[in-house]
Amino acid sequence: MESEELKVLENYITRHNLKITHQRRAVLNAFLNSDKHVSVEELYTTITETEPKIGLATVYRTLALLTKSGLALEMDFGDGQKRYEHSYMHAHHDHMVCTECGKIIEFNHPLIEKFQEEVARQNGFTITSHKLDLFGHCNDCG
Amino acid sequence: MESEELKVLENYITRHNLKITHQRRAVLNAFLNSDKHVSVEELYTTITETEPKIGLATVYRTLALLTKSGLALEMDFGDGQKRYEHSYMHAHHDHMVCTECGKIIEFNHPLIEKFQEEVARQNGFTITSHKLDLFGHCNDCG
DNA sequence: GTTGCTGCAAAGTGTTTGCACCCTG
DNA sequence: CAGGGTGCAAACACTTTGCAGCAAC
Repeated sequence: MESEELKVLENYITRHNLKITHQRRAVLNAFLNSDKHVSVEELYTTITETEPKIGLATVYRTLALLTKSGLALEMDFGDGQKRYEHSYMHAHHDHMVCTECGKIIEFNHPLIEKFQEEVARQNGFTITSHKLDLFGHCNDCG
Repeated sequence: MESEELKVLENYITRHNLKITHQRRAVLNAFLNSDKHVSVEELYTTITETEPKIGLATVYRTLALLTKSGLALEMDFGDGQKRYEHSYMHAHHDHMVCTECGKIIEFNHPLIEKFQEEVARQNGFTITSHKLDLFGHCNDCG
């Protein structure tokens, strides 16, 4: 069975005269089955279990491709590495990052977004994107 | 005349059995006279004008020291390098980053902070810090 | 004169790129 | 069978670290 996401990727690929390869499918699958907010290294480790010969560079290159095709979103939580989250059919949201266990809770608060717009307007600023991360402790970490 | 900030640094330094050096004063001064949100490279370039022999590593080490002593705050706007902003006697604020010209506007919206607390509480999450960046275009860049 | 500090160069990260060979379409 | 894709290793950009000599206390 072909996933929606694979169709999106295939569509992007054919539109750009690129090719679907074994490795690209493997990265896509690993990405779709991963937790949200995977790092490249985590993904690479997972993929090598089924695709031992794959190169790290291919994983980087494919993640860039997934980002361009609209399936993934590049994230930076300030921990020195890129993380990717699913973006196909996922609405924008912000993050609470537990600094103890690393858990990430997603949230969206319409009023926060509204006041962002307001304060931007007051400063003659036009928002194209934003990023709100709360750091602290989750339920389990007290 | 001795600045408030130099006293803060001296206080930290003597409490930790460290030493005040020529280079540390130079970095502190350059930092205090810099725009907010300076990168290490920018600071290094400025400092070499008056202190040509200083090493980049010393600038890194001194900025770490300023951060520990409470004078500087490490920032990451996702552009691949650390930036530092003044933190002594400066209240918390968030940032609007112009993706055209790089200008950074600081702001604070009490209601945004309030709703952050609210949504955190709803998720059993305790906030220790947060980071809100708006990306877009400033007045001058349309 | 101790002990911490510096400059330098080397090592470390995470990521990107050049290239010869390989595989998809 | 043409052109893009891959693995590998080297190159990168930024940051950190090891060390012998130097300077602050």
